[in-house]
Amino acid sequence: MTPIKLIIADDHELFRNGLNELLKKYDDVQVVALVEDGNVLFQELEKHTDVAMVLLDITMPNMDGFEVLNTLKNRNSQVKPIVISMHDEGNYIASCAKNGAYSYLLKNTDQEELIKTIRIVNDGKKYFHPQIAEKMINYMSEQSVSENLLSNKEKEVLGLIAKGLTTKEIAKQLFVSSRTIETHRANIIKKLEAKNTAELIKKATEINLI
Amino acid sequence: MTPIKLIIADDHELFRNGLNELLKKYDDVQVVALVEDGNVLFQELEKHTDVAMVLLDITMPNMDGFEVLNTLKNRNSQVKPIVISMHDEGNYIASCAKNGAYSYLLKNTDQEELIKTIRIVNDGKKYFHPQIAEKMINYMSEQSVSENLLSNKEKEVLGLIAKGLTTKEIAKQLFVSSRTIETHRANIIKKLEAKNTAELIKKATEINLI
DNA sequence: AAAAAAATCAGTATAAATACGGATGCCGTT
DNA sequence: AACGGCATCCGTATTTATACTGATTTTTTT
Repeated sequence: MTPIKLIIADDHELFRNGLNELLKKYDDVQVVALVEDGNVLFQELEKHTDVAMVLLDITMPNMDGFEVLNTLKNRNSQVKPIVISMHDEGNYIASCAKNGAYSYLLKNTDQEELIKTIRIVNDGKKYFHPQIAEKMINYMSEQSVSENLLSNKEKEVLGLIAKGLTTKEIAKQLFVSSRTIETHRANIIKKLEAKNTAELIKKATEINLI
Repeated sequence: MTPIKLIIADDHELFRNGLNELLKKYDDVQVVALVEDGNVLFQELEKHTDVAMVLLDITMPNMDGFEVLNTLKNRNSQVKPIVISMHDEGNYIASCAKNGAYSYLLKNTDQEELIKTIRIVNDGKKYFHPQIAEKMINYMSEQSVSENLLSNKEKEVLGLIAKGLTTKEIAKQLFVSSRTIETHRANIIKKLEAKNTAELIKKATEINLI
């Protein structure tokens, strides 16, 4: 059986080397390179075309983890990224998941969990620990501030705007004047501090209003 | 210790009753009502103010599970919804998570898993089985079709539109004529099959282009 | 080398959105 | 009874966006 080839990307040398030593214990895993940022990572990836995955830190100089995830995704790379981060905020986790991370581990994870994750990911499956998934889902369903920001009518109008209806069409559908809808729209834009409808829709989706 | 009070909402009577019988075995769980749709659910919730959670089916007549989730969220209800569905599509799972579901179970889940989930949720924690979380994350990170749909320039322009910049502002920033940006915008809208910018931004965020 | 796609620019006309300024009646809270 | 938030409506003017029909050049793909 050929070992799982991987690269460790982290700007902290001690952590990088420690992880490397730690993984030597496992015969089915082979670390082919240790790199300190995203740029060097992609250089190494060109040399080693058979790398299966990357253990990826988020906070790195030059080219950070998020950029690496994005680049891998855009290049349609077969390399599977496992994020190893010290941040356990839903924000970070959701972004990584969205950008193609196969797993998200905290730096205080024990090695059993790490090797388990590596093996699962090597089978092409994504694996997020229930506690990590919980944090992400909590973040996704957050609506705290936005909860009572908009009135019910405003929420309704916002939904129709996002559907691509024009002011006139919305007015017709809600049996009110176009003026009313225009005012609603203006108020919604003001409340979400957007410049125009485009930004409004973006902000609204960000805080789960749509 | 007071038992965990819950309501079962499912339009299939057999399933409803079966679940009820099944839960009788557990002393710490008490089913206070069986309902066939969302409307009846809310009637029952008014009668029983001490209900801790709802086992909720998605596909129901009159008022379906998604609407129930939304309504609970909008009312800031303390009732914790656990979705029990037969659909294991990431689409469904992500929507439920986003709308405040505390868990998502498949109808073929074994009872060990069910009672475990009920107890976890009763402690106020959300719990998504790794396999369910995996499906959701796969969906979230999906970009297959959209991957090469837009050119790089178009992606760039789209990003600036979403930021709230007008055509003129974008043109200035990219050192091209307003005409160019107008064309780009029109092409992007066409490619994403949107009616206008508002819907464009919504669709673009849905498929992770922004 | 030929074909396809991407990026650039244009005219003309209409439709829609935004920015100002107002206004009224309703409803719930203080 | 007074107040603020909400939903409703209006005028005027300007700015933006959209629809339609084009075009050229460069780059990429076949």
